[in-house]
Amino acid sequence: MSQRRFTSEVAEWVKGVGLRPTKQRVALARLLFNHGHRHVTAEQLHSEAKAAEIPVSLATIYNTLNQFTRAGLLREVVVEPGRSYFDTNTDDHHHFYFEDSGSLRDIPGDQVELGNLPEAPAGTSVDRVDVIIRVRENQGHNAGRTSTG
Amino acid sequence: MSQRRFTSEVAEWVKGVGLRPTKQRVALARLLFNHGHRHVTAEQLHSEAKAAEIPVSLATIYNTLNQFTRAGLLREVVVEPGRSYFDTNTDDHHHFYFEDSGSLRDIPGDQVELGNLPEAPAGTSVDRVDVIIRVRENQGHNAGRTSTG
DNA sequence: ATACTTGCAAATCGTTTGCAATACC
DNA sequence: GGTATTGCAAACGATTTGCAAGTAT
Repeated sequence: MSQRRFTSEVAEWVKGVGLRPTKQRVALARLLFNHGHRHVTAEQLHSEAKAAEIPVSLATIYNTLNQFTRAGLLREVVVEPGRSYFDTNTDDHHHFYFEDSGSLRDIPGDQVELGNLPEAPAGTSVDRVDVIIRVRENQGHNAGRTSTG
Repeated sequence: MSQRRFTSEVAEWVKGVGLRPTKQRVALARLLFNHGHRHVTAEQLHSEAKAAEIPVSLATIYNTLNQFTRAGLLREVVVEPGRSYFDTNTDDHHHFYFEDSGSLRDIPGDQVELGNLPEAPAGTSVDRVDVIIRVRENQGHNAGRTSTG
């Protein structure tokens, strides 16, 4: 997951997952993957693209994000009805969700011990395990609690 | 969380959380809470209500589900963009999510060991921790895997 | 040249809301 | 009677889709 600075490099990469390296796909890939790990919504990426003078429609943003997700380049994280993020980190990891701001923060996979998980129901296999720790700003005192109690 | 079979009992219960025990609220409460723990969508509940000859609009279903959730009678679980369930089990517990059928199954809280959780970021407190184990039917062989690997 | 992509606008889905009519206390 | 609630339909935000025009191989 090192950064791919050059357009040609990104183009190869996109091609590598079976997608035509079109102008918008390559441009979006650069926006997404050249700035470290990110959590973006479709709207956010659209704004960024506009700011970066990349002509791309919102529909194409959605299509591209979905294609990238199917290709394994992104992972979708749903936190609330009507709020879903695309995470450029596809490694095994989890999330803090800040209920006040609506933002996400990665938690490295090894920082959560998931011991003793129940077996997948008969006839099924585990696709992935999502852990979302929902936190909110404590207006009063009692800072730094760590467990749900 | 024992079952409340009688309308008057349910009415008291609804009143107890600060909501007027109207005909539709009480009827919906009975549908929701008299059949063991359930995971329902608004649409599902609406269909059930119609089937049960309970005249209630979809808008009221949504309002009621949200009020019940705020009152702590229900817990909302978002599994995919555009698919959220209301869970009548508000105890500390987790979920299997069947990606093929789109359905949920409870996992008792004590069946998941969440060891060593990272501290809540400074200035925040943990509201709750959601664990969703996403499983899918294995079309091939390799039945009964248990971990993501 | 041909198949894949894009962009637009319309369509769709799930959900919320304004407001007049109605039900509860 | 007065306030909370309902229902309808319209509004809404997020996402998808049909189709004509454009682009990559």
